[in-house]
Amino acid sequence: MHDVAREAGVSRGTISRLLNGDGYVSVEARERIEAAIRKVGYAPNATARNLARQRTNAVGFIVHEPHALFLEDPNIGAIMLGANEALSEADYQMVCLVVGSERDATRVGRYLRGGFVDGCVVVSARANDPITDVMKTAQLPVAFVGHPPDLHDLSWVGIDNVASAREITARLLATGRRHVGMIASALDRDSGADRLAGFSAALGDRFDAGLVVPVDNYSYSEGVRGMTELLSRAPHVDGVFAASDAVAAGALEALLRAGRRVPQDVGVVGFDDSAWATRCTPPLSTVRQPAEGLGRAAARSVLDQISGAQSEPAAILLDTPIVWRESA
Amino acid sequence: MHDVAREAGVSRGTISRLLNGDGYVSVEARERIEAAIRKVGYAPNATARNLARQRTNAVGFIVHEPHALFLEDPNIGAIMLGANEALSEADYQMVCLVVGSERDATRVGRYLRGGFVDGCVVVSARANDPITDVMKTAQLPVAFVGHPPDLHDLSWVGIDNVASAREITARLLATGRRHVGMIASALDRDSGADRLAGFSAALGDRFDAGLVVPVDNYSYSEGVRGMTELLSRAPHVDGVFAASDAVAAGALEALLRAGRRVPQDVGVVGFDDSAWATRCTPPLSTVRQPAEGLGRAAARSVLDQISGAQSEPAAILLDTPIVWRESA
DNA sequence: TTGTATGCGTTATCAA
DNA sequence: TTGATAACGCATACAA
Repeated sequence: MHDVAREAGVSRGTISRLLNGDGYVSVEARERIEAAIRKVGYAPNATARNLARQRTNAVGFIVHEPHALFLEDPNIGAIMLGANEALSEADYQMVCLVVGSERDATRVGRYLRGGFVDGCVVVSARANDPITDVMKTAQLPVAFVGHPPDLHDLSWVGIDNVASAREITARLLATGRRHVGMIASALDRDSGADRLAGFSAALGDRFDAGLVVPVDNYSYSEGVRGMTELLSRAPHVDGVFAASDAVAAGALEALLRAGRRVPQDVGVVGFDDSAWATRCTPPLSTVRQPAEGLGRAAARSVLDQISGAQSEPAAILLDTPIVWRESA
Repeated sequence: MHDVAREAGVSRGTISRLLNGDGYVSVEARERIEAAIRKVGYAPNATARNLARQRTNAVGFIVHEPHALFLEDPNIGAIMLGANEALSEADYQMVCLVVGSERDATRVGRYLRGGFVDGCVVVSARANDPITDVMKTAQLPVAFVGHPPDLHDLSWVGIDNVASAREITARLLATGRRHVGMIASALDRDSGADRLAGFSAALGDRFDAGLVVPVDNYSYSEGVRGMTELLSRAPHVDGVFAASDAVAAGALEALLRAGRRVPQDVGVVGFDDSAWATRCTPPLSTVRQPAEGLGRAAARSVLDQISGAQSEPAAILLDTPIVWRESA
């Protein structure tokens, strides 16, 4: 910048004003500066600018997932793109930080506390998450996607897992199924626990805990395993609610192997309306989860907190329409 | 930090030395400082530290993809996790920046030029990519994953797409196929163009350009479309090389719909050995792409450039074993 | 409209 | 082993 100032014959203050669009720069000064910038190949230093302004114009996107899950879960990418869209429109930079180890967690914590970003979106936090702790103490504008059990007084966006699970289970029952099971997962998080609660609520008296098979994660292979287990526990099962489309796809495979026809012998419903849903044979009846919308909403909430437009923590629930296809 | 200094009765210099592990801090000073830090709730400011040290201890991970593709491509996530692993071990923060629009590109360019990161890994750059331009002029340590056609004098890691495509095509031919087609994609990038070249090389005289169907991207739905097109062009086709597993999975679906048996009537091979490969029925014979390894190698290259251990641009090729399953 | 001076929160150099 | 003090590169209040 020094070089530019000398080259253009103006003070550094004037350059700064031009670059920040403060107005109050004469046309000739502007032209000389712009020429000088090109000549010198000047690029403003983001770090210095951030330090001086006491803000970065960047928002973190924290994804805390064990490796396999991050790759497996189609929602995370969509949430991220939604967030990036909203931030980009406001000219904020999304910086995505992935936490895959203890070491990552402490390093990311340092960065967040250190004014590296002006706020952040957190996906897939769980109970007692160190990152949640950081957010609580750091006073950083933040919005969670989904809410870990121990989240209080912080904004979050999500869906009504209980209601949507109950609703799709009810639809499944309405097709005349008598013995309906569930392949459940992530019971330590709201998504998992609430879907089970909704399932149970829909069944009422008919709920049989023996027909609920918990699996390790929302994956295809766990779906195969879960359905196989369910079939061995209850060969007469004629309906299944899988906790995600990937799991449902796995269940379909297991049913095929076992010689059951879908939906004639067994009705299957999933959750997410991810790409899985239409790839399966038959295509899945499922709950549409508005992943991009969640990302956008979370990002907007953070931006509103930064600008002061939102001062109180808020919970935002997005709609989850049911998409009925051929698997039930 | 000022508060901590007052509280502990030492100078800020001493605190800095303690925090940076420079040694030369007495035990009592250390204890007083640590107590003061806890009491005040002090967290070092990353921005100021970066400015003073003239480096950030962060490496960018730039992904430049149209939205759909980012979600569709299973490799990107794996590459990212591999890079994060290597960076984390070296105590570097990976900051992932996604470029989804013109606006994103210029903003990210500014950040990169502005000393926001010490180096960066770039995935899926294409010809005339503005980000590639930034890297060229910014003198930033960088490693590309794959090499766009106009890449010179910059480090990259990748695989030998020509050789691996030729090899798997040869294996396919060895099963006795006579009319072998290809569903190709991304012909404007090395991955796409080279795979086509390898395919052509394996066929030699028998290569028939009419049996090559280009599709828009590496997706399942494009696979369905491509295979349908290929069948209509050449009903007698008995072998297909799909440019990715997702495409191969789509091809399988199209073949099923058309009443062809795989591998009896038509042999199908893919590329990537992604999760698709084992989910399909039948499971795919394919080329294993070491995605995590690519990410790790790229990150290491960047770290070596930062530390000065690597001064000349280098190209690193990773092995791509063939995984033979049941689809051919 | 422009220049000057001070501050942003660290690190690093140099004496002490 | 420690404490002053000068960078780091920019923004900004104030004076001109």
